[in-house]
Amino acid sequence: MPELPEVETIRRGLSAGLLGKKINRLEILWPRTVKTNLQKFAKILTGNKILNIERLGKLLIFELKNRQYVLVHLKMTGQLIYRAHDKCVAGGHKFLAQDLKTPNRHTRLIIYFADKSILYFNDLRKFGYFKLVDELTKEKTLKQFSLEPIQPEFNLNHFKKIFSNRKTTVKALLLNQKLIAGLGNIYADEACFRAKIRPNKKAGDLTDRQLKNLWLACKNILRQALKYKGTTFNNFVDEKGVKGNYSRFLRAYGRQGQKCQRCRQAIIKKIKTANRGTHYCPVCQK
DNA sequence: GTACTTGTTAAACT
DNA sequence: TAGTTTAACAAGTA
Repeated sequence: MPELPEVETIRRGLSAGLLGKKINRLEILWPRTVKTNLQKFAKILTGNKILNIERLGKLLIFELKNRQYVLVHLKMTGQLIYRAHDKCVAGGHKFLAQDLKTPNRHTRLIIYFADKSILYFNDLRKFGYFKLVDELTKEKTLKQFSLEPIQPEFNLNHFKKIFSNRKTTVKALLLNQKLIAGLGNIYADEACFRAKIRPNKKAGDLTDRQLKNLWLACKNILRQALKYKGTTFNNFVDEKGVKGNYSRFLRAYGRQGQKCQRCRQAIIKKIKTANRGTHYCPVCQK
């Protein structure tokens, strides 16, 4: 489940490898991955160059020549794996990190570059997508997102405004990309745990102190997770197929039934909030 | 066979 | 109208 730190880890990794690379050929194994007319998609991409890779929230933006952009969303299980040509042997070459075979049965799209390097898009659940858009559409799409907690403009005042008078739960609000960009189910639970706030509490009911704690928690969690190249819970891997290291810092997510590591008394509970599995400590979090 | 997992969005609801 | 909630999407695991 790639959230902001995971997607940014991938963006950095891919930038190092494929900026300026020319696309020679595409192989589309699962057509519904591409949300643009397939012929148009292939025509524009073939022979084109990757000029830049940006990110907003969990969305990746590949900039091509002539103000064309490819939006890539990994959703829950998308993986972007980049192989230099000497490591591109299919069938589990010994150089392949984590024994991640490419291509595999979940490979949906392959991009072959002129220098023989290859980008694989794997996606078990087929929710991820590639979409070719012009500059106007790209700008319009990006406008739907709000600030990310790691941006300097994401100050306490901005955060308070988002929460004031909201009737929905804290959890639902943290997951709403139009209000806060980049948090997903894992980091939303972790942020609530750090701030000692129950995820199913009404957002508008938080005190000033709680708001400040939650604001700090959001920023710190994402920064720390980024430092450790993300969390691998199910199948997140970076552009080389390497897993993230943040899992060992998780205090709430996936720890239901285990003792809370902060109060050392209560057992972490799992409930459903905003239609999502939600983990919290019934003693620490008020 | 059933329940459960998640990011986003369209549709339904208040 | 706007804010909020729910179901749907898909395929694998327990």
